[in-house]
Amino acid sequence: MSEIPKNYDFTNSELKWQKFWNDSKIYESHPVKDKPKFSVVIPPPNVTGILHFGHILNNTIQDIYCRWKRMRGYEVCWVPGMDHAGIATQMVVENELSKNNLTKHDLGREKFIEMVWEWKEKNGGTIKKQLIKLGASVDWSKERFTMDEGLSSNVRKVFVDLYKKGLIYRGNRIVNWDPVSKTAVSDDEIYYEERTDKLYFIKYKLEDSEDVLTVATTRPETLFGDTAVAVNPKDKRYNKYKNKNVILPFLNKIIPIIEDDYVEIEFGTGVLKITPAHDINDFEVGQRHNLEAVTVLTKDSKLNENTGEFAGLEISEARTKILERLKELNLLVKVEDFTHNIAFSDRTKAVIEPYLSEQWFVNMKKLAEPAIEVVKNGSVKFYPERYYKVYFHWMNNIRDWCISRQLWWGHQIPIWYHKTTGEIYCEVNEPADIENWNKDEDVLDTWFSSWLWPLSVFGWDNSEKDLNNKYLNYYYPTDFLSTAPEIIFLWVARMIMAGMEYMKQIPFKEVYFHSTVRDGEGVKMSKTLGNYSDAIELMDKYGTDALRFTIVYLAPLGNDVLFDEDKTQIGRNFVTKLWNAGRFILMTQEKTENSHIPGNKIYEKDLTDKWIESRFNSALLNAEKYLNEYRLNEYVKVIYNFVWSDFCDWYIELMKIKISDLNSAGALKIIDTSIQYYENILKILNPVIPYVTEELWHILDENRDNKSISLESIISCDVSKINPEVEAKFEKLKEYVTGIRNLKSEQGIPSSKKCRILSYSLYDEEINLLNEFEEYIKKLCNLEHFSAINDKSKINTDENEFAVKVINKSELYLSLDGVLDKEKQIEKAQKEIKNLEKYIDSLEKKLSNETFMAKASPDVVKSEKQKYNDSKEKLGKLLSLTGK
RNA sequence: GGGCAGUUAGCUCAGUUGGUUAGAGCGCUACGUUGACAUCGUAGAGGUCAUUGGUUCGAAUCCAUUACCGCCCA
Repeated sequence: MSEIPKNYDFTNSELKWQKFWNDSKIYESHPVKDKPKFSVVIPPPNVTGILHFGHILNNTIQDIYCRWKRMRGYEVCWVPGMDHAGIATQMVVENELSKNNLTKHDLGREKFIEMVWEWKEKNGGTIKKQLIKLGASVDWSKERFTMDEGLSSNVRKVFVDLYKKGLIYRGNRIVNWDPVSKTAVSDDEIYYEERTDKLYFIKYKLEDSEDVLTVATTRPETLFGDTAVAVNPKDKRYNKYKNKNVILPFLNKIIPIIEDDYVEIEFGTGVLKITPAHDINDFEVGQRHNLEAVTVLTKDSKLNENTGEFAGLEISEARTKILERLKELNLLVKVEDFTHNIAFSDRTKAVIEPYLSEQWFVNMKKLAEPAIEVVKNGSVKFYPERYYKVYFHWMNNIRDWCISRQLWWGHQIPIWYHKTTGEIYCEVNEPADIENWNKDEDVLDTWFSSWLWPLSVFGWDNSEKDLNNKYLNYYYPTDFLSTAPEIIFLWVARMIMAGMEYMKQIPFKEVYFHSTVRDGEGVKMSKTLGNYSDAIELMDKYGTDALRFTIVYLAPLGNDVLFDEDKTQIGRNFVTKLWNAGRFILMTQEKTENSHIPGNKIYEKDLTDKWIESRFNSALLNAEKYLNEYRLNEYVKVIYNFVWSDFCDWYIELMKIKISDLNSAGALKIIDTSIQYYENILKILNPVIPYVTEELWHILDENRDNKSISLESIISCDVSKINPEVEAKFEKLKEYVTGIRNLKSEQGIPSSKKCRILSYSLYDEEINLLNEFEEYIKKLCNLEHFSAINDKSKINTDENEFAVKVINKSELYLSLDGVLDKEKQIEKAQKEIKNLEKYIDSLEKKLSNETFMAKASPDVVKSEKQKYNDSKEKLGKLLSLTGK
């Protein structure tokens, strides 16, 4: 065997195993009769996207479950793919065009779309390579793109179907207009930020008197679209104006004064201008009062022909001019600072204009009903549970879904308008006499294809073919979905609706909403904020396994992850520890190959063997339990602690002592056992850190070419091996060892100095234990002599100097040759006595409390009494040792 | 404004049906390079469990209140 280096070379290892996993296609899945399956669809990342921490977390989580289930004997199918991301992708290409001073209109629709496809083929899907780097065990043969032919025809089919069912309609609505990308965006694609603006107070004269009403508005430029002013019916100040009219400045148009509860009496002057075409609330007021909606802005946020002398101006310019003119007309009363929330477009960061336009909508009420039901009845489960509330709240107040987008890149709406009759034609394929029709220009919201994702990726066709689709029948519904909480409405809820509408079945059984990854200060990581570590850089610097491990270790269910680069050390250090434990075991094994070990003598398990067996099975039990509860960080911590604290710190250290003579009976057996444990550890860890475990598993046995640890099975937990008595006994051993080390350290004795210790106890049990482990204690504490006795007279405290400590039920005497630091020892002991007295005091109070004795359970009383007696005994010892 | 979470060591967090002298990792301090590992080992210091009140024999844990941070919706 060749020399194993001290550190794991992840760079070469990762390249090697990526190539092996993908070339050998070991993660391709096919339906296998009677074999349980585990299917997962990836939340398709944006084709323009690059891997960020959210992706790393999300995909590592999915990979953990896929790998674990695969090693538990399931036919695992994890389907990857990408999303065409309408606005984002179109913008990337438009930005490239603008470098040459071109717009998409210069190219025309067809040519432009061609260009987007070219871009997609050439530059899109960086993230795909990055998923490979992440080690995701996806089935690449099933990769899909939301604009693939099958997926696109599904989009058209569903549109036509819903249209014919009357669930899709066209209507005039206020939409969130993004004036930069010139499209409507959904409520979920905007964000709000607080801004300080001005509140302008403008006089509107009454039609038939000298009175004026003063309205307060942040948007004076929309006054041309006012079709009423409104007051609250409860507002006594304005009752007298009921049924009167005011005159709109500039246009001198007569508009009514209406009464509506919506108006806040306290806000501004209590008089509100109503502009139904440019404000969602005003639109609703307008509907209630049958007001006309007058548009005053163009699609690129300029004032339109309804604004008289101001037509053609940009909003800000127009506002300045309008205010000047109002001042001249003496209609501007005052201006105040005003802080409010303004909507911005996620994609373009432009200020969103509420805009009245003709759009396509899906009526959601009916689709929502079954989707509410399946979550209510537990068919679909959410983790963490609090998302149930979020889901139900949204679903019960669901609003219609605006699905049209004024973009070119995407699925064009399958609607044609007859050039002469205006008749509407809605079919999957174009009309035969296409020359007589105009196709609707708009495309569909990207989510209109993603909501079909779990159906489409398995070849769903919405036809009779589905009955014989073995993939759909085998893999649908999927078992697990892991996704970001912010798309619970955009995506998760809608997939449930689509699944129920088209398969009459849920799309997935369990949904895990993963943590949001934030920076060290708790701010959400984002490119625009610049608080963004490059994930790929970190993978190159620390290793992919280290990053995967760290991010899962830091991600508790339901909480955010506060991540910064330094923390990646947690994972890297763990990987190094694991590597070196293996290195030691293998180096030891190698030595035995050249030694003259007598035949396999029978080796009887001692306490350490039973202890590690117990610890291992308990770690396995808990790891699996936490996985089932979606407590990923706990799962990782259980293994981390087992490997580091139990296996490395104690088991291996004790093993070194046990096999210090390689020719001793059982040495071979002990080494062999340690290798078995180590191999099991590698398997349990493979789901989290696939690369290093694969590497080590191959180093462990050189005859594993063309095999992968990820296809091995994980050993099942043997609960009968979990033994609390054994663990308690071993804990005592640990207490003695750490106690003695502590005693040495307190006395300032370097651990390298060999010492002599006598232990005195009245209890045979303690003495036997200590004698049994004399060798271990001597080695672990670096003692030249250690013995446990029950005859105190043999300890000559008059002639010798000792440092003394009480551990468990023994008194330990450390021989010192005139270097005893008495002060320090007394100081220590007194501190201990003080704590103990306080403790005993509280126990005494408890035990003398009659109601406690009467009401507490007998078990509790018994254990409190035990604690009391033990503490009392220890206190006695401490006092007698320091009392002199 | 409505809803939902959270507040435990310097930092990040465990503490799941009420019974521990409240734990871990990182950081900090001291010592250490004995043939797995200094990306390490050994030991140590460090907490009125946000506030106030209540329920209980007993509260970090249950209830209520306040304060403060965060998220979602309008």
